[in-house]
Amino acid sequence: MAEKIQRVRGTQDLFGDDIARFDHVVETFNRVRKLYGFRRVDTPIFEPTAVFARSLGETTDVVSKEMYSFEDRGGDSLTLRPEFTAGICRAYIQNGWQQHGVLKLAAHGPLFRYERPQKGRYRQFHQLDAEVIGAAEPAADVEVIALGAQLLSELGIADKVTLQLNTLGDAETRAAWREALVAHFTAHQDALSGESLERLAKNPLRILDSKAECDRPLVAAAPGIDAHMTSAAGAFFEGVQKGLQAAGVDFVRTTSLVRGFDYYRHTAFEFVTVHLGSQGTVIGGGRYDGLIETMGGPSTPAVGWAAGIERLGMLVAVATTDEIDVAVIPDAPAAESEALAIAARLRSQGVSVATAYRGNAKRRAELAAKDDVGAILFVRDTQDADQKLNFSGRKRDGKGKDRFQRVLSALHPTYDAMGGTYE
RNA sequence: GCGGUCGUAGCUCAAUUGGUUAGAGCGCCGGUUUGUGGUACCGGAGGUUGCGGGUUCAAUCCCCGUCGAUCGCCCCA
Repeated sequence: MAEKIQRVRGTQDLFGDDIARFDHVVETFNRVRKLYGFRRVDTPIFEPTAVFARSLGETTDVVSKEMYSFEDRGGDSLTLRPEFTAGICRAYIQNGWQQHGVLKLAAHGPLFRYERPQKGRYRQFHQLDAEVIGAAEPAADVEVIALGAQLLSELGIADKVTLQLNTLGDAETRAAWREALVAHFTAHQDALSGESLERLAKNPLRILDSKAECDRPLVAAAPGIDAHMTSAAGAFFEGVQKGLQAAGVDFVRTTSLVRGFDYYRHTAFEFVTVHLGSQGTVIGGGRYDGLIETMGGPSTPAVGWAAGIERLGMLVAVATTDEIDVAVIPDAPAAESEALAIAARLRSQGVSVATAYRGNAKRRAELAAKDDVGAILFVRDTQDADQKLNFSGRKRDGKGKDRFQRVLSALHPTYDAMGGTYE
C-alpha cells in the first residue's frame, strides 16, 4: 500500500456526530438571524492580501505570521480569509452597498489562521458572523448582541455562557485611557511579568487580560476607562446598557475586556464559557466605526460579532441523527423489484425509506435495527393481497401509529391491505 | 513560536520491573438459524506497536529526532 496521506495539521474531517452538531448550529443561526432581519451575504474565501493587511495594520504579528498567504500564478499576493469582517467591508465599499442604507448581514463558512491547534482552535475553522453596517446608534449594538443571546438560548446553552460587556470609548477616550495605562504600568514595570513588559511596548491594553499571577495586583490597581470617558462616549455606553436591559439580555461589565486594533470604538463584548478550557470565547464582537474608512471607503459606523461554530457545537447537546421512517425489506429475492417500487413510491410521497443492497430478510432487518429506523415494511412474494405487506413498528416512542398511517396513506391504492403490528 | 502528556487492528482499549507467537470488545467479511420490539450462534480476515535512528542478548516498554493528537503559554482579527 502506498504511504498514507494525512490531513493537514489543524484541519478536521467532520462526520457523524461532529457534523450533526455543526449543522445544528448553522441551521439554528439561519433561523434566528431571519427573526432579526439579517440578510445572507457570501464573500470569497480568498481575497487580495491587502484586504486583511490594511484592516489589521501592516506590521502586526497576525499579518506577518498567522495568515495563509500565497502568490497565485499571476504573481498576486492572495490570502485565505482569517476573518469575515474585512472581506465584507471590501464588498461593501466595492459594490457601493451604502445604497441599501443600514445593512444587516449574516455570513458563515470556513476561515483560516496559521496557529498552534488546540481544543476549539483549528487552522481551518468555521464561524457564524453578523454585522450591522451604517448605524451609529447604540440600538444597533443592542440588536446584534440580542441576536447572539437568542442564538445561544435557542441552542440550549444560554446557561453555560456569560455575556461580558465593556466599552473602549471613542477615539479621544481611548487615547487618554491608553496613556494613563502606559503611565501606570511603566511606573511599576519591574513588577510586571516578562510577557506584559512586551505588551507594554506593543499593545498595553492587553496587559489587562494577562493570565500571569504577578500581574494581578497591578491590573487591579490600573486606572479604569470610566475616569477618562468623554460625555458622548459615556452616553453611548449608557445607551447600550439600557437597551440590553430593556431587551432582557443579562451582561457583566468586564473592564478588562479589550480589543487589540485601533479601529475598534465603544462597545466590546464576548460571550464566554468555562466549559471549553482556555478557548472559552464562543462569540466575540464589538463596534468598529473606524474600519471601513481605514480600508478606503466612506466613513461608516458598524458593529458585529463572530461565533466559533466548532466551539458552539461542543456545547450543544448531541443532535439526533436524521431518523429514517421505514425500512422496506423484500422477504424473498422474488419480491425485490416490488420492494424497490414501493420504496420509490413512499419516497415520492415524502416518507423516508432505508433499503439494503444485499443480505437476506433477517440480515436486512438487523441492519435496519442498527440504523435506528422507525419501522420495517416486509414485502412478501405472494399473490395474496392480504398477505403481501407486513408492517412492524420498531420503536416504543408512541409514534408507531402515526408512522403506520403515514406509510399506509403514501402507498399506492392497489395495496389495500397490510398486516402487522404497531403502537 | 514555547512547555507538559499521549500515539498498539477500522474504532475503544489490554499486554507483569525490558523477555517467547502483541490480546479483547465493537465493527467488517463469510456461514448457520428463520422471520421483526435496540441483545441468536459458528467461523474468518485484519498489526513493521505513528515514522526514523540509538542502547540492549532481547524494545510496545528506555534514550534522541520527527510527524500527529491533546492540555497550557504566547497570540487572538
